[in-house]
Amino acid sequence: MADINLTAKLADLANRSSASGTARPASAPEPAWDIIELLFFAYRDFVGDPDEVLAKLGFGRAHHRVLHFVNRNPGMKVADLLDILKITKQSLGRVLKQLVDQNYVLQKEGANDRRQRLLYVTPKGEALALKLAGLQTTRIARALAELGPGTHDVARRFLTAMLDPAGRDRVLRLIARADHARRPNT
Amino acid sequence: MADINLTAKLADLANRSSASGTARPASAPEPAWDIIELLFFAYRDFVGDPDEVLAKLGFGRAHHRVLHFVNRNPGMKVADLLDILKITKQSLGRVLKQLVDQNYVLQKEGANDRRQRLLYVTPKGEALALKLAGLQTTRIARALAELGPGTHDVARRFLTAMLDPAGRDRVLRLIARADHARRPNT
DNA sequence: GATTTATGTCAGCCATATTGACATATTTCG
DNA sequence: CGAAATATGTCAATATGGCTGACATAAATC
Repeated sequence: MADINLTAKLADLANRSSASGTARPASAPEPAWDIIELLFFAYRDFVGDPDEVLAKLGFGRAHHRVLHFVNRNPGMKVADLLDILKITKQSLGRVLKQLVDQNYVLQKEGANDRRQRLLYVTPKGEALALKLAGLQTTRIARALAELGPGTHDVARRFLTAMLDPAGRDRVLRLIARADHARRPNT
Repeated sequence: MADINLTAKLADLANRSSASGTARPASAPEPAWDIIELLFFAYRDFVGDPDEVLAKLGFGRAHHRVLHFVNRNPGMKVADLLDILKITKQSLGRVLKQLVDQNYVLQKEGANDRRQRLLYVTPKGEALALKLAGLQTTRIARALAELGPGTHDVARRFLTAMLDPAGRDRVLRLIARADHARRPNT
């Protein structure tokens, strides 16, 4: 009940138009303070669960990101990973080396192109990736269960709409392709 | 059209149960890959807009967070800010000092308790805070406009539900109080 | 007057990111 | 074939933004 009241109150506050005399130019719309701050806190909590597990292993978020995308896209090239993460190969280098050295990720020479080092998770790596994804899924499932059925779809469409329109299709294709790729046993 | 098709395809993929033979234990639910990855990319884009502006000023995300919360909660104590950001005072110190030195934030001695250094944005600071919030609001408004009316409320409830239940009321109170605090002219 | 509180600061460490330059192996193209 | 482009890795230096621990100061509180 407390939640519901607070949420309603918040909605009320955010929807009413400003009557103040702040310096905000009349041309600009009222900032969406509620969504801005909720996104900040929600994202922090969202990555907080994995962070705890990772910290015990001596890993950080960088390791999580690498492990996540390699698990989701087995056989991906190093260049693909750099492109997704939008970091430099020097930054990736250290993190990837640790994951390889500790047997979470392995690199195979490309069959066609032997310059490539295709990336795969080991069983150990998959287990960790699934553990971390499980934590986040638990949070998501709880959230979606709190709201009505059909919320999964709305949430997905909201988050999709928040993406840069320019890169949107690329992201959606990445997600869809990863869903495909992992269906057959490798 | 491309978007809609891809979104529908994505929904289809995510909702169908796994038929693969991966190492995921039967007890665990299927990871919500779509929400996990969309949240990652959406959040990145969301903070990407401010990042560009900040970079030109020689600031980073840390400065943004400080400026944002001081703007939203004028007169807040340093201790309050530390508590919201969940960082140490040493980390805050550097960033805050730069904002104060460059006249984005000012500190006033507390009227009751003269040990306190209450934090306020200057007009310059408010202008920047509003500029950054404006960029994010534009993205949010675009997203909400793409989806139907009433989506603002669903998005807010979804993000609220994603918060740690333990700290949820605290976050909602913070947001609601900030909305109040800035109504009257200071 | 002693203790606690609010804040600031010094010193050093760590993780993760950056740029630029260069090395190696391999593929591709003229 | 040989040159150029590509995929990857690595060395060195630098920046940001976190962290811990120790200590200092001023003011409030007991």
